[in-house]
Amino acid sequence: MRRVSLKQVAEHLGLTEGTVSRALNNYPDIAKSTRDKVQAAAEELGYRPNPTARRLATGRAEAVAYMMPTSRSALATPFVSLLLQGLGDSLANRGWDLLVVQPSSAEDETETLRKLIASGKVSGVVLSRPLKTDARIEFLKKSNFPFIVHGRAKNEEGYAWYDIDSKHAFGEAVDHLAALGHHRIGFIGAPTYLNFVQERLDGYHDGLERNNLSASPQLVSIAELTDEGGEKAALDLLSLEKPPTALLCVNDIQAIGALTAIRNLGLEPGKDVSVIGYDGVWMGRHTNPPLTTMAQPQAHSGRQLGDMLLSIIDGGDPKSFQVLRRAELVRRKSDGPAPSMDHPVNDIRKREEFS
Amino acid sequence: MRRVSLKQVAEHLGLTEGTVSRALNNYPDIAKSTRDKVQAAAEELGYRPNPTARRLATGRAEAVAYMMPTSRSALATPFVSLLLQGLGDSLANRGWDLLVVQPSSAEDETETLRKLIASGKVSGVVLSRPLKTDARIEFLKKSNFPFIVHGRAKNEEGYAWYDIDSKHAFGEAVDHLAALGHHRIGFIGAPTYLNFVQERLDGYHDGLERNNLSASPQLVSIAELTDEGGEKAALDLLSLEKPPTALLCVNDIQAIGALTAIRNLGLEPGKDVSVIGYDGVWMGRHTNPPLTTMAQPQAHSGRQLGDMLLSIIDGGDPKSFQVLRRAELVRRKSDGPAPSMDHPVNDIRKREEFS
DNA sequence: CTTGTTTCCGAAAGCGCTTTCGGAATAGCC
DNA sequence: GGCTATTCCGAAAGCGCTTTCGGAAACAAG
Repeated sequence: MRRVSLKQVAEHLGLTEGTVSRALNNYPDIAKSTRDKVQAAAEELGYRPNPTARRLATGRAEAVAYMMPTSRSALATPFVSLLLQGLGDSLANRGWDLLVVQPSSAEDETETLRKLIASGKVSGVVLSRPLKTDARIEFLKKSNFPFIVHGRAKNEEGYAWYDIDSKHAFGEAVDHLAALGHHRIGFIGAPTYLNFVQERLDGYHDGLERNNLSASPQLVSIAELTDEGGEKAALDLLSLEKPPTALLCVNDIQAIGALTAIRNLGLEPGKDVSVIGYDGVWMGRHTNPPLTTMAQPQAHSGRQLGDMLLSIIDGGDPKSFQVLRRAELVRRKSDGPAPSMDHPVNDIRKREEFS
Repeated sequence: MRRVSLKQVAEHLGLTEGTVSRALNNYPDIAKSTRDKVQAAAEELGYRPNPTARRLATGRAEAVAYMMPTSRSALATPFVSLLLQGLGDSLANRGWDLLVVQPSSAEDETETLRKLIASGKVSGVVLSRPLKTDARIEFLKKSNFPFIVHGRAKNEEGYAWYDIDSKHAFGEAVDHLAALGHHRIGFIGAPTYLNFVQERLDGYHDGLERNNLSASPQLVSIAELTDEGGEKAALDLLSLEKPPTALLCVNDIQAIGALTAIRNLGLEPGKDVSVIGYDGVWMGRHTNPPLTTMAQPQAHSGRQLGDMLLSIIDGGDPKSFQVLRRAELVRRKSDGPAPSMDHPVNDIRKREEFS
C-alpha cells in the first residue's frame, strides 16, 4: 500500500514532476502525446494525488462545512441527514469534501465559524435554522466568506438562502380553516427568535386579518419544539374559556403532541378540534387521525444548497442565489368543519358538564 | 484578515520558524522563558497554525470520516444526526475534523473507502448498519486501517464495534408475550442481509424455543424498513388462516405501520393483536395506542464510538473495543393479554363473519 | 582553568504538489 | 536558408509547517 507520488510517476517516465503535474491538470503547454502517456502511466501506477499537498500548494480548500444545529429538537429530526446527503451528492461531483462542524454551544457559533474560516479548512459553509437576527450570518457577511443558509433571517438581504415560504403557507392554512367555518384558531409556536417561527406566526396573522378574524393574543401559545411542547400548549389553549376550534402548529412534531393532548381531553381531533401541522413528515400518515399538514418540498434541498454554494465559491454573486419555494397543504383527517357554535366544545364550562 | 504565519511570529521575536514551532508544540529543548514569550506573541498576533501545512509535514490527517448509509430508510431517521453530534463532540476535544463521505451507491462503498484511505484525508472511519457479511468491514480489516462500526456483522471478530444486544432483546420480548398468553407470534422483518435484522430474528427464534412455541415460517414476514413495509407485512400476517395474536417488529417505523394495518382491519391493536417495536423513538409515545417497544440507550453512542476510534488510532487494539449494550422493554399500550382461543380474531373465517 | 555535560537554538531538509519562467527544439514564413 | 514565432518541457521556487542535526553558549565537575 505504498503511496505513489508525482515523483515516482515522473521518474518512471523520465519527466519532471512539474511536467507530470501539468499534464495531469490539462495545462495547454503539454503535448497531447506526452499527456496521454502521463495519464496512462498515472493510471497504471495507481497514482492518487495527495489532496493535502495540493491544498497547501494551491491555497484552495476543496471542502465546505455544514454547521450542525445545537438544539436537540433539530437533531431529533431526519432533517439533518437528508440535507447532508444532498450536500454530499452535490460536492461529490467535484470531489470536494464535506465537513461537519459542531459548535460547543449556541453562543459559541460565531467563534466556531471564525476559527473555521481562519483555519482555511473550507472554502464555504452552509448554515441552517437561522434566528431572526442571526449573528452567524452577520459575521459571515462581514467576513465576505462564501456561505448559504437553509432558511433565512429577518434580514434577507445580501446573502444566499434557500427557503420555503412558510408565511404564505400559514396564511393559506388559515384560509382553509376559515372556509371550514372556524373562527377561533389557535397558534402553537416556539420562541420567535427562530425566524421560521416568526414567519409562520406572521402568516397566521395575515390569514386572520384576511378572513376578518380577530387575533387574540391568548390564542397563540409559545412552547418547545417537541411533542411535549405541543401537548402542553394544546392543553393550555383548550383550557381557555373560549377555546379555539382549530390549532395551527409550527411543525408536525408539535402537532402530533397536540393530537394526543386533544385525545386526553376526551375530545376528538379532526372533529371537535382541527389540527394542522407543518413539515409533512412521514409520521403524520400514522397518527390518529392522520395529520393534515403543510408539506415542504424538501426533496433535494441539500443538492440545491450545495450547487448554489459552489456557484458562489466560484465567484457568483450571493445575492443572486435566493430561492423561495412553496409548501403545499396535504389534507388528511385532522381537519374538519368547525363544530356548531352551541356545541359543548365551544365552551369550556359546557364541555365539563358534557363530559 | 491577513493570515499570520509561523514566519511572522518568528520574525517578530527574532527567532527562527523551527524554534517557534517547537516552542508552540512543547518540545523539551526550548527554554521555558522563550516558550512563554513565543506563546504570548502567538496569542497576541493571533497566530493560527495552518492545518493543511501541518498535515503535509506530519503526515497525520487529524480527521476521521463517517460513512453515510445509502438506504433511504436509514436516512429518514434522526439516527444519523444524533450519531454525528456525538462523534463531533468526541473529536472536538482534540480539534480533529469530522468528514462525511457518501458512496454514490451501495456497491460503491468499498471503492469509496479505498479512495478515501488512499487520499490520506482521514486517519479513521466509522461505519454503521453493517450487513451480515460486510465488504466494507472486510476491506478495512485487510487494509489494517483504523475503523469502528456501529453495530456488528455476523463475524464480529477482529475489529471494534459498539452494538445493542437486540437478539437478547427480542428473546425477552417473546418471553414477555408468551407470559401474556400469546402462542402465535409474528415477526415483521427486513432482508436478513442486514445483520441487525438477522440478530433480531435469531432472538425471536430463541425466544420461541425457550417458550416451547412452534416457529412457523409463515409467521415471519420480510418487508421494507418503512412504515408502508410494516403495514403490508402486518396485513399479510393477519390474513393467514391462523393469524398471529402478536407482532414483533424489527423497528418502530414498521411497528407504527403495523398499528395502522391492524386498525384498517377493524381490529384493535393492544387488545386484539399486540405489537412490539424496537428503537424507542419518540413517536411511539403518540401512536394509538402508544407503542410498546424495546428502547436502546443510544444516548451517547456517538461519543463512545468517537472515543473508541481515537483510542484505536492512537494504537489501541481494535479487538479490545467491543461493547455490547442492553435494550430495555418499555411497556406502553400496544401489548396485552392474548385474546381467548375462541375469540374471533383467532380465526380469519370467524373474524370475517364477526365484522 | 580545563574538560566534559547540558541546555538551548539556528540551519536546513523535507512533506507532495503547483506554477511561473526561460530556453531548447521545432515549426512557419518570406 | 535565415529569421521569427510556436510548441513543449525542465528548473526552481514556494505553500506553511515539522523535525533532525549540529554546534555555540552556559553550566558543572575535576
